[in-house]
Amino acid sequence: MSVLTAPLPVSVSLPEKQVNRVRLDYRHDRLLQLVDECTDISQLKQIHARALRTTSSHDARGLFIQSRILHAWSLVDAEYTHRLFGQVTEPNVFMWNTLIRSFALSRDLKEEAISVFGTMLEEGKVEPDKHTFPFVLKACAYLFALEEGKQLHAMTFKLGFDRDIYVNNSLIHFYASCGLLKNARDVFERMSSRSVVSWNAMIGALVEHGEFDNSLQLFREMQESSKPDGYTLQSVLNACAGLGSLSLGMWTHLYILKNFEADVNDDVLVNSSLVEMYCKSGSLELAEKVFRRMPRHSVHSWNSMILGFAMHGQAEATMKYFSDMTTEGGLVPNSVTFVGVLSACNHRGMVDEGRKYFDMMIKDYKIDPQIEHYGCLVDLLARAGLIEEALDLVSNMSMKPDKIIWRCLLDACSKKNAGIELSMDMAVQILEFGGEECSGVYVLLSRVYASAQQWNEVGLIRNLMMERGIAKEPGCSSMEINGVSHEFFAGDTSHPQTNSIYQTLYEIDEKLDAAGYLPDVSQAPMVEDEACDDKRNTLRLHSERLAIAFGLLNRKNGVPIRVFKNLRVCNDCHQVTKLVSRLYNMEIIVRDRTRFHHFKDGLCSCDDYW
DNA sequence: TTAGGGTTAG
Repeated sequence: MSVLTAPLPVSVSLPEKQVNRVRLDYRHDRLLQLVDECTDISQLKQIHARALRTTSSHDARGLFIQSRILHAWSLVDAEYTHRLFGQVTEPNVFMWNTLIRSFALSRDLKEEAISVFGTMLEEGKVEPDKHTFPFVLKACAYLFALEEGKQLHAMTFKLGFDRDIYVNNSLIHFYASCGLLKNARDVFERMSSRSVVSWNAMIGALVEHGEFDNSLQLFREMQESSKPDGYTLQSVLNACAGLGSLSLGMWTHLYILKNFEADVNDDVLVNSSLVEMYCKSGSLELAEKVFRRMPRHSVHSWNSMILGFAMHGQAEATMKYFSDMTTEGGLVPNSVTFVGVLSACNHRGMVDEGRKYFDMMIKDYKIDPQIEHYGCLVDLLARAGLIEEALDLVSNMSMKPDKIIWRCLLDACSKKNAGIELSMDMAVQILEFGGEECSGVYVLLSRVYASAQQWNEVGLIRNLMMERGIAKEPGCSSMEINGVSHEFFAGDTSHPQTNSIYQTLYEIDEKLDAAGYLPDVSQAPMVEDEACDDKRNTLRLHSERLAIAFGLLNRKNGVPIRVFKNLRVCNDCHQVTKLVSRLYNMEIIVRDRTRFHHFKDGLCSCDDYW
């Protein structure tokens, strides 16, 4: 039945005057009910038309109904909401808030949310209320509009909303999104009462900024006052994944199983986080177990498996999951799926497959490649020595290359001896971006010169770095033994077992020498003018090697050595780790920021990546 | 009388 033909019953027992009033009220209530129940735009249009005929914005009740209709439109179309708003002579605060929210939630009109708020203040007819702030702050968080957000914060004090829990939660999110973790924490600490969302916003912010230990500490504190929910668990699992700590991750899994009902235990996002945590902590078996036990799968959960296997260089399994997702799962892959598949190809140097999936994504699935997809393919081609083809691809991209892409190219140039001129071009492109990557660029450039035996230039770059105060990022590796994390920096002597570690390092070297190992001194170019043995010493003291020596000291039969390395794996370390896996008959698993490298019997699962 | 806060993976 059409909403316009719904019967309106009439009371016959009341006097004429009263009947009219009752009928009018009834129409209002009926309209409100219809707005609530409205499920599509054509219904909304009919209700709107009826409201225009039967209500007036000059009386409070009419304005109320129009507010609700404006609100209904605000969920559909921000620009149309703006037009409707323009026709209201005296919009109330609810209507202003509705318009601001509509812009804040829109795809690309978020700036309008802030500007409408400005107009609201300028006109001065209506004062913002406690609902206004979360909407504007959301837009500020998205746009990184730091100054505007800070002004809003000041205004909350002036208007007395500084104790409102919603406003404060929005402020935490806003500050964290702008990178001001300290301000976010200040807001959080000053809150007199907190909801589960407050805790989640703060824990999530810490995880987002890589402060995994602190986020877990806050999670512990949270349990004294609030019951965690699915959002909390996702953040906590992300923190475990970030730390790469399998024992902590397993503890969290057990905690979830023991403390939550099916609504959380069967939640597809919580389970996807579990899958990701297990993949990132090195246990693909447990990840698969969780995945198989999930009551239902989404594109997200399939992607977690695809990305997880890709991360481990298990390209065949990645592709099997890709194919099962479409057949068994009946789902359509999205752009993230293809990041997974392409990065598996990249990890294993599968050039033809990489090209095939890239084309499939565009032609069969009509997905426009994003910078990440180009990044995978460019890296794959460049590492395979197809630098011309990689450059062609870059020049045909619909967007400007980012510094990650230039960095991949420079990396490949430095390994494939692609020529000093070309490498310099790349370096200039990266340095134009500025930021933290600079030290890496200088190091790569010095490697280019080192492999060309141009030691003078290597020295010049080193001096340039010193003049410009650019410090080489220190390498750092960590390793977990019996649930305790041990951290090593390059040349570190602070570990309590340092003596034994160094003794083991020299034992390893003896074995390496006997096996004919030749150190790749171009990987230690910053000591180019010192004796060759010092270069070798620099290589020997790389954090990955310290961690592996420590792992060998504490090894257990049948248990692989697991190293978590923060920086890119150095090529010399890669060769050494391979040899150590053969000489000591040990399986070694090294995780860097984005990938796992499995070493066994002198081979690495992703040798083609190098 | 209306409504508001925290996430989507790479």
